[in-house]
Amino acid sequence: MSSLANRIEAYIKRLLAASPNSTLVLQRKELAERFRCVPSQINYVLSTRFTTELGYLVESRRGGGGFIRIRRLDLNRDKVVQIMEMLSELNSEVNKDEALDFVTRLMESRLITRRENRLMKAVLNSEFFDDQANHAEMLVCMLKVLLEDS
Amino acid sequence: MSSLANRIEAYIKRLLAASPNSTLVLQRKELAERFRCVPSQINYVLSTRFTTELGYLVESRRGGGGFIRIRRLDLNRDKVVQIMEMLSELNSEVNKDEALDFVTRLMESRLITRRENRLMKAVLNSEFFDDQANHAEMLVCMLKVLLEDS
DNA sequence: GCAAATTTGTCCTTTTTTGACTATTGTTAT
DNA sequence: ATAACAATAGTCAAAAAAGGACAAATTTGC
Repeated sequence: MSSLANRIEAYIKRLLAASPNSTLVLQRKELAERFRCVPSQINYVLSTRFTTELGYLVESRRGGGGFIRIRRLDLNRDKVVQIMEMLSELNSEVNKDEALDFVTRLMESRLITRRENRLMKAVLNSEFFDDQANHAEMLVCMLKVLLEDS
Repeated sequence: MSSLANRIEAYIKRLLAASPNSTLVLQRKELAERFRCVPSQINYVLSTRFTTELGYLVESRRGGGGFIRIRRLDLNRDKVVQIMEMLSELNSEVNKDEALDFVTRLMESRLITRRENRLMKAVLNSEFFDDQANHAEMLVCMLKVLLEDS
């Protein structure tokens, strides 16, 4: 028995597929009314089926005229594969030097520009990260942006 | 969807883009009539979307023949250098929102790309800076990299 | 039967819209 | 010149219109 969440998921995917630019803008309230459910059900569906990991980008805005924008990231397959492979290599503990080397490799693979390379390194080198040593997290944060690029 | 405020914003930006000197003079009442809204809605749009932080200058005059003049101030490299110098001096005076607005300006003035814009915002938005709150320093750090480039 | 997934409800935050009241400037009649 | 009046724009706060977070309740799949 197809659950409500499944049906909402299917509905959104159908609309996305029909959208020329893989982007969909809708209203939570409206969608909830269509499926006769509470609005927070929509959040549940979005947070379980339209995550970044699954290749979706969800943005929203509150207030009058508020909306939810869902984008399917039609990524250049090769790029995704490359970055994923590179990522999975160093997903555990990454220190600063490894993070910097990784950025260099991204540039050498032409996945980022020279400017982006320098920008990322400047961030990683900044004093903020010297003690905290959360270079890996910052790196992933920046990589997500690159993955979002259609 | 697109709220009234968004539509008014878009309308003004369209007129601004079409204006040779990036300046626009209009009347609040007239604009309100065009969009069939209360005049103060115009003030709302101006104060949320055409702020100094976002690079706009708004002047006005009341009374008969009153008007509102909106000017877009484009950034160039020299100005950014100046701003950076100011920034690095008055470090703690810049909060996150101001930093984000500035990045938006950089992009609209074509000094950085869309990707760089997103990258920088991701960094500024990252949880690392939430408590430390030295957004200005990070911003300057990133700007230096971008400006030393040709 | 239990754990995971789903569904619902409640309270909260953000953004927009509206309206009443105020302030300023230009125009006109005296 | 001045007083009234008309024509603008500004301020501010309340109400309305979204969406978010999170946890309790319920259902489903092993």
